Amino acid sequence: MDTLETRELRYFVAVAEELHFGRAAERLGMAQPPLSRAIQQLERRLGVCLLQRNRRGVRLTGAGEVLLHEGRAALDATAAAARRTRRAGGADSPGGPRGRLVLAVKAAASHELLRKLLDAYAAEPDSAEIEVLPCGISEQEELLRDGRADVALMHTPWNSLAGFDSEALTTEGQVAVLPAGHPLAARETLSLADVRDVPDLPLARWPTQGTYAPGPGPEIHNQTQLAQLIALGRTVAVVPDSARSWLWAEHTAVPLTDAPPVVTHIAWPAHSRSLALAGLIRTAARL
Amino acid sequence: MDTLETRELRYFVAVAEELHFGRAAERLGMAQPPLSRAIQQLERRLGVCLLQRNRRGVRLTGAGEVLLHEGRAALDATAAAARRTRRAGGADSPGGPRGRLVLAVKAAASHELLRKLLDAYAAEPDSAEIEVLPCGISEQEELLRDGRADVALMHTPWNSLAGFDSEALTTEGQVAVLPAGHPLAARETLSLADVRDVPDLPLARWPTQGTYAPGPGPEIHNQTQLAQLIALGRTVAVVPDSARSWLWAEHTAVPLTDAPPVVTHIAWPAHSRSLALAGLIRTAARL
DNA sequence: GTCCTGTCATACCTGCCAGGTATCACCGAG
DNA sequence: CTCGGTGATACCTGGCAGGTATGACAGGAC
Repeated sequence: MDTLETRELRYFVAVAEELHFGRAAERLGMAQPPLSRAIQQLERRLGVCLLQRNRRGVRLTGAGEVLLHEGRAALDATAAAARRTRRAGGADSPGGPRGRLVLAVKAAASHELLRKLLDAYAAEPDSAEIEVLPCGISEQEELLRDGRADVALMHTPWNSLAGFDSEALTTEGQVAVLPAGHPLAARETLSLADVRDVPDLPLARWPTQGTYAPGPGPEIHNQTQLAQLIALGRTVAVVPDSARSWLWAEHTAVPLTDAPPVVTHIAWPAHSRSLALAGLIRTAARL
Repeated sequence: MDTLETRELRYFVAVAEELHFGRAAERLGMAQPPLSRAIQQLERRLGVCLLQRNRRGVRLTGAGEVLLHEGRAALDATAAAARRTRRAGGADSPGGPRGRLVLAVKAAASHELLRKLLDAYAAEPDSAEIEVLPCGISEQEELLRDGRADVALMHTPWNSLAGFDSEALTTEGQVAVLPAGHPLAARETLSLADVRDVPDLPLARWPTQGTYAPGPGPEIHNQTQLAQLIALGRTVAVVPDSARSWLWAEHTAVPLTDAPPVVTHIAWPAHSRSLALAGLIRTAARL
């Protein structure tokens, strides 16, 4: 009947993630019995069975899956409220810091665009201070959701824009990056099929949502590593056009005819109302 | 440092909405002093001044505005978690009710489409039960956010799809609905300028977000009322093509050449993961 | 079968804090 | 000046969150 408390959600999410009361309690910094009791109370209040306590471990019920998902979203929203409020604090003092904005960008992506955006925005009449927060591409959405960032430069098709407002800024093609001496490097253009089926050059794999797709290619952790592996003739990678800026002399980029185009968007939490953010978006749209 | 509690958010939102501790306390069913103290604690914990207590009333600071906005979103997300979990409860019992879905539709909009959608979905192999929740167009987004609904049929440009996933279903033009005898009713087509400037027929006004735009036309509360006023020759309205289904004999619909097209979307909370919902969306996309 | 181990639930206690009542301090209107 | 209306303070109390100790129960090893 009454509303869920943040504490209850935190407890349930911990248990649902660990699937183990003892470990969850440890993670929460508390003893196991009160945690068990809190979850029981939660189930009673919701009138729903959340966990299947088998003799030997715990499993989520359907309702539990729902609460895990929705509860995470609610906790994110709550954390975002706290963080954004703190960040806005003190913005009243006349002459004080105008609300700072945190911009999440995938490290080293959209170099040029980012530089132009920051310069253009700084030149605006009353621009806020922008803090650039470099992060992995899969973190951006989380940062925006839980309030650690206010706005992000995202790249479809890798990022999902679901749940955010966004505006498309630029579109670019993709290129295959090959070792300079490789036979394919002499071609004018390539197709995805061409680079997927090179026996001596397995396609590099990078993590999506923290896990690597199966495949023969090496697992890539960062750009420098990728650059080196390509230069050594051990792999080939498909990257957006703008990545040419960080290529080495031993690399050759060949345009791909059938790779999906990469669109850079500026994205922000839906219904964000902030003058500073609106100004940044306006500036970006004019680039 | 630590996380905001739902209770604190509820208290703050009440005070921020009422701008009056006494009334807020009454609304919350509690006494005023503990409420004052709770807000003070909240400010201390966040390290931020949220309210400007003038002698004689209360005003929001910038940080307070942020917390009001973000706090409402967090409370909505929390309420949604509770509601959707309750709704999913019992879905485990084999043969029990497969997760019910609540579909929010503007009353009387998209008749035909809705009927086709419900029929087609019911014919699917393992379809869930769909509860149709008729509501005003401005309520739909709120219902989706706070979990009272799982999916909605929305109409741009009236609804905002920001924050939701969505898929476009149909596009239609708009028509002007005039009293049958009116001179303009004889025309083949009209432009928006034509209907806006008819001296004897001021354009009907309906509420957007609960308030009426200023203007000479009558304020409309429901469709029947609108139909009657048009039939009486007192007003003219611009409505989507599909609204022809509820017109009277005394009405004439004339296509508008320059009205923005109305797109019907099926929309749902971003990142919703539910088999029943996925099935409904798939069915809708095939129509 | 009999341990032992790992798990979650129960019983019971305690200290903190949310919330209540009574009252104060302050200011503007008359 | 007094009065009404506001939010803040002082102080008390009951409920509940959380801790400790222990139980119930199921597997696995043998």
